[in-house]
Formats: sequence, structure tokens, C-alpha cells
Amino acid sequence: MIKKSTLEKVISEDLAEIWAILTSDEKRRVVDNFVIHNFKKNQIIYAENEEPEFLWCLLKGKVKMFKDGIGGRQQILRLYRPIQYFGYRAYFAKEPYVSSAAAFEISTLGAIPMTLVKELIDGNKNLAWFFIHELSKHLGGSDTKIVNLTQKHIRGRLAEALTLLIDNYGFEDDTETLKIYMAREDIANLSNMTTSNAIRTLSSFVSEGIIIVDGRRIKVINEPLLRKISKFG
Amino acid sequence: MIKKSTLEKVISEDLAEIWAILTSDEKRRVVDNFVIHNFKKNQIIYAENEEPEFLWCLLKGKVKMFKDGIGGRQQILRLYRPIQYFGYRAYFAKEPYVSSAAAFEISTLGAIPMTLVKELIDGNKNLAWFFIHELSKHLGGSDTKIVNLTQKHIRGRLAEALTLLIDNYGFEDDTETLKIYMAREDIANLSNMTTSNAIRTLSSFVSEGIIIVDGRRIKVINEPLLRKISKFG
DNA sequence: ATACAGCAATGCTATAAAACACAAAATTAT
DNA sequence: ATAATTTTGTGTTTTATAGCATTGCTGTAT
Repeated sequence: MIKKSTLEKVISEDLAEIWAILTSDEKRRVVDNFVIHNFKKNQIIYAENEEPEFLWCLLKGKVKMFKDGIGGRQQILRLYRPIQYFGYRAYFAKEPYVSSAAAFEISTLGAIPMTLVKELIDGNKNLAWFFIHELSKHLGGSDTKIVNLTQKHIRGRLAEALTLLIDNYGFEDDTETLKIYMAREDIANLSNMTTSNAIRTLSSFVSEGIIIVDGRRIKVINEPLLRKISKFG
Repeated sequence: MIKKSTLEKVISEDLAEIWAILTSDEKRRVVDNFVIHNFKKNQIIYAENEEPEFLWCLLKGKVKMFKDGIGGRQQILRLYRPIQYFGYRAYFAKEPYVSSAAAFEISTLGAIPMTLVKELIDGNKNLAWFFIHELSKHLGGSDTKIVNLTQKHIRGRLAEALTLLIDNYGFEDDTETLKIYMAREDIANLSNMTTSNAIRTLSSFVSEGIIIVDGRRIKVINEPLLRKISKFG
């Protein structure tokens, strides 16, 4: 927990999209029930099969949503950056979580009880529309991902994962170094391949001059080609 | 178009879930804007990249929602039965369709303009909750499908497809013949495999006494085993 | 300095599934 | 009924990718 005086400021600055929707009365109710949590690298935020209780708002850091599959093989479903919301779907569907969430790096999150979110939606149709829109976007993305992961070949899947990282987290000030530093295993889990193949295919991309790799630092040299491989590979 | 006198009866009987939510005034607005369409076998209802205009309500028949992928390979994303709604996601996401819908067999559908649906949601929070719940369920299903299709082996994927057909359409009166008669190609498109492999694997299931196949008629003999293969295979 | 642990990289092998080719059967059209 | 077309079934070949083993590299603790 951080102290209350700074809390309201943090919230009002960061909750942005949702904040603009709420009335001052509703905002107070959020502030009164907003609890800040800090998570260490790789710490689980919630796990599959648990009952959903909170709307999570990522304030700082990076979060992955994933599903453990056959033989412990993990599939990363979505990545979150500040300020984004997650953890609400299962509550709305009236079922336990079907996926887990974990912090990729040291992260700060806010938790709002879903019971409160439900009340707020009941009283504010703009908030209802916010979630309808959010869920609809994610559903479209998920449907598209099904085809990408099942039909694209390994190069296409890796290229797609890299473009996803670009679109989600962007570049450092040099405009070419990816602003996320993932283990090869996580890159593999994002692209539905084994770690070996993620490494192998990254190497191919390096030798083709598409990227430069230095440990976990990935520089994108030929972004148009990367997107082309993602699209047609 | 069918004649108006029977129309209201059809709607009130069939729209069930949504109908119960609406006030009599709202119901009248739906009836006034509800247009019945008949579709032939394999006829497209809407196609990827088109702009969404209508909420579709399947009254009679069977509908598949699918996405065309690499090399024209089709992935079936969801199947609908009466009375279910679809076609609204893209409108809510404010984007063109990312998938297509087609009738599996001769089907009757009702179309309601999304502009009207939007107005109804604005005025009726229960309807908002209906869609939040619906979208949330589908998103969970889609995320689960990603892992099932990418990580399960061919037998597991086919077994899963068959159990999906059981759960969606059930059995004929003999309690073992599947109430849907799909082409092998469609079974393949549902299970992310080639037609050859769908045929081959169906044959394996036959020789293992799990199912009996007679043309497009599939009898499920050992449902528990089928579900077991679906879960662990 | 040394040992150790954890990643990253790479080659080799096994195998699941796709691609291809063709025949038989069933459906549809004439 | 006959021809034409589509769907189904099966065997063979090819390929992509998983699995495994090995090695080197880097950082950290002893």
C-alpha cells in the first residue's frame, strides 16, 4: 500500500479512460476501494481455476496472461501495459478464471473489487459500453490468434510475436530496440513453439538482417520485412 | 419475409432470453424492425471485412462462424443453434467483421439493426449485462480453443470437435446419432486438420469402437472414452 | 580463481501431420 | 438412365517441428 494522499493523484492520472467516464461520486467510491499491490518478477497475480474477485489495473510494469497446456507448455494469450485493465472477464462470465496472470517484471497494480465494478456498471451505462467494447476487441483478437497460431508456419508465428511486441511496448529512444526483454522461453510461449525453435528462428532472422540480437535485447532492423513475414509466412 | 401476423408469435416464442429482458415498448420496437431471412445450404450470411449492420438471431437451422486462413484453409470458430445471437461483436468493437458466417443447412434467421440494439442497450441495463455476459463467455471459450487447437494432437482435436458437436446439437431420438451431418471437410476445419486426416482419424475411432460412421451419420458409442481422449489426447 | 546454475545456441534424430496422388463411392445434373 | 461432379477413402512421400543431447557463455556465489 502507498499512502492515501498520493493515491488519488496516481489513480486520476492513470485510470484515464475509465476515470473520464465516472462521476465524482463514483470516483470517490473507486478511490475508497482501490488497493495498490506490488508484484515481483514472475509473481502470479491470479491463477487458472481461482474465483475472480478483482478488476486489476496495471499501473506500472508488464503483465502476461497465459494458459498452462499439455505437458506444462504455456501459451501466452495477451500482454498488458500501463494503463490497461484485466481479470474481469471470468467474473462477468460467472465462472472461474480460465487463464492465469503474472508480472513479467516488477509491477504495480491496483485492485478494485468486482462487486463494486458491477454496481458502477449498473449505475453508469458508459462504463457498460467500456466493457462491451473492451470484450469485443479482445474476442476479435482471440479469434484472429486462433488462425494465426494454428495456420502460420514457425517464421510467420515468430514474426507475428515480434510485431506484437513492437505494437504493445514500442521501442527505446534509439527507435529500434524493443522495450521488452523476454526470455527465449517466453518468446516461444507467445509464438506457440519450443524454446529451441524460437532461438533457431531468431538466429535465422539475424542472419537475414531483419533483427539484431544481444542477449534479451532485440533490435528491429527491417520492420517492413518482419511485418511481411508475419502476414504471409 | 413471412407474414407479420405470425411474426410476433415466432419472435416472442423464440427470442426467449432477450425477450424476457425487454419491456413491452422495447419489444414492439424489435418486432417493427425484425426482418426474417432464409438462407440456403452453405450460403454466406456475412463475410470477413464487411461492415457489421445487424444482430443476427438464428431461428431455425445451423450456422458456422469461420475464418479463412492461409491457402484458403478455413477454421471454424463457433457453431450456432436456435436460438442464439451472433454478428454483434464487430459492431461493438467498432471494426469490420474479422470472421464470416454461413448457414450449414437451410436456415431461418432474424436480422435486427445494430443501431436499434445500441439504443435498446442504452435504455436497458439488463440487455447490457446480457451482452457483457455473452461476450465474456465467448472470450473464455476462444482463449481455451487457442490452447486446445495448438497443443493437442490430432486425435485429441478430433475428439474435442465431436464432443463440441454433441454439446451443441445433441443426439437424435436414438440417443446416439449426432444431430448434425457435416462434410468431412467441415469436421477437419473445425479440428484444425486436413480432410484426409479427419477421415483417417475417424476411421481409427471406428475401429476402436468409439463411434460408428455411416456416410455423414455419426453414432457415438463410447462417449466417456471420447471425452477422455479429448481431455488428455 | 573456481565452481555452479541458468540461458542461449546448435546439431541430430524421430515423428506427426501435411501434401500429393489416385481410386471408389455418392450425389447432382442432364 | 447416363454422365458429370463432388465427396470420401487410402496408400505413399515429404516436410516441418518437437525432442533430446551437448556445448559454450555469463553472471553469481563461494
